[in-house]
Amino acid sequence: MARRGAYAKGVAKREEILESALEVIAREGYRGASVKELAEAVGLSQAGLLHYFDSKDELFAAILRKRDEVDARRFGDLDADPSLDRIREGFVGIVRHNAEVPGLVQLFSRQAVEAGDPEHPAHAYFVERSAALRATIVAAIERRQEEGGLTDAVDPETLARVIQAVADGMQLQWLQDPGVDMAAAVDAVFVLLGVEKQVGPAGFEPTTSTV
Amino acid sequence: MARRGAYAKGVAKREEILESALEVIAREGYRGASVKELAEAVGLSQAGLLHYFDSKDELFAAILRKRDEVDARRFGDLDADPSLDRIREGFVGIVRHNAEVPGLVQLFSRQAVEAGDPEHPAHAYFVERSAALRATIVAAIERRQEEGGLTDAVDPETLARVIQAVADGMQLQWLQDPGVDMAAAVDAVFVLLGVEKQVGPAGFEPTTSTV
DNA sequence: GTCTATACTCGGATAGAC
DNA sequence: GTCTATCCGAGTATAGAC
Repeated sequence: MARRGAYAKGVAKREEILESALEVIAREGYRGASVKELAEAVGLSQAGLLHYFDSKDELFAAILRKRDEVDARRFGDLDADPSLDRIREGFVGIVRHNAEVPGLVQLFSRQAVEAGDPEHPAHAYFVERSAALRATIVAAIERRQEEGGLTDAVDPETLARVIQAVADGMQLQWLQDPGVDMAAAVDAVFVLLGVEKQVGPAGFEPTTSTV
Repeated sequence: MARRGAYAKGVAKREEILESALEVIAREGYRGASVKELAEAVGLSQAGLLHYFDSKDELFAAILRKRDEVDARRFGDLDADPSLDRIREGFVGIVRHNAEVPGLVQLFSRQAVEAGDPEHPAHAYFVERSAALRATIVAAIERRQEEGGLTDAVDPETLARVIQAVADGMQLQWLQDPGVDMAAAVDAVFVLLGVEKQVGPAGFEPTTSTV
């Protein structure tokens, strides 16, 4: 990386745009979030911003990737310790945090629907993200099953999909009624799985409760 | 109902429009489904169609209600026998059927996101539908819990939300990859709950099948 | 009551000047 | 690299024919 000056500047500007967009959407909600609005937030015209991204959809796909990058920094990488306890912690933590940024939840869900078309610029993002997450969960489930602490009535792959589905599905419910506790529902799945709260090596506090 | 001729005709036209729209979307996918396209499918101009609905969003909300009506006729009303077994049957059946009508799944999911705004014409639809479905599931869960056949580690309300979330969340996964088995994942939740497949008193056949 | 035609708005895309 | 100008498609609103 870090090539010529002009190129590096372009990359930096891109990052600046993405960070600004993330902030605007998180703060003011997705509400129409037009390219024009996002452009003005960084002091550019609509056409000026689109100089850095091929289209509106490309822009939003990049925003989602950026968000994952930021979240990973904030919540740590789940792959580090692929135990179900760790995944439970991570999942519930992220979900709880999402309740603070409605605009991003809306953006994510909306794009998830639109990106169903394989031609959509964000399609690869969702497929890859989903597969990576699922692989992590599957690994943790298999480990736990070997230890004998988890039912094998359902295969790990399906179980992982169920966990992902609950997280995504609760977002839809929450968009309708921000009063519902997404985190509690996600946590409940782990309770059903018999993943008991354990004081891990690091001594986690209870993540659920409240509300 | 059935007032004056002219009025009745308007109602009939509405129904005709909705049935046509449902068919077009189920068959050709949601893909942009503009008011214009739907209008032409019933031999109307765009403005002609919007004479029967206040706006595009009102139209789509009506389409979703119509769809529920059709599904209820086809799969029976879940409230009739509010047992978990029955709910399992009904849920899995509908989900399996949904895999045949991608356009409707896309329409539903998309509207679910957009209707987060309380001002959105479909907001009430989603809130009411969700609450009604949840009430049915909660009743069945409570009944089963009293019979002692179900964990009470998670409260019924949350459990019901989890079941709904899995169904909705699996749709999002399926939109990305139509190869995934939505029905299997939904069914898995009931397996986790220990709801064994039983031949109910009435001896239900799999409502699913045929597809 | 029901429709056609038309016109207005807005967001996104694109060409070309600087 | 960034702008202005322009175009296009979709949704909405309305005038008025039938």
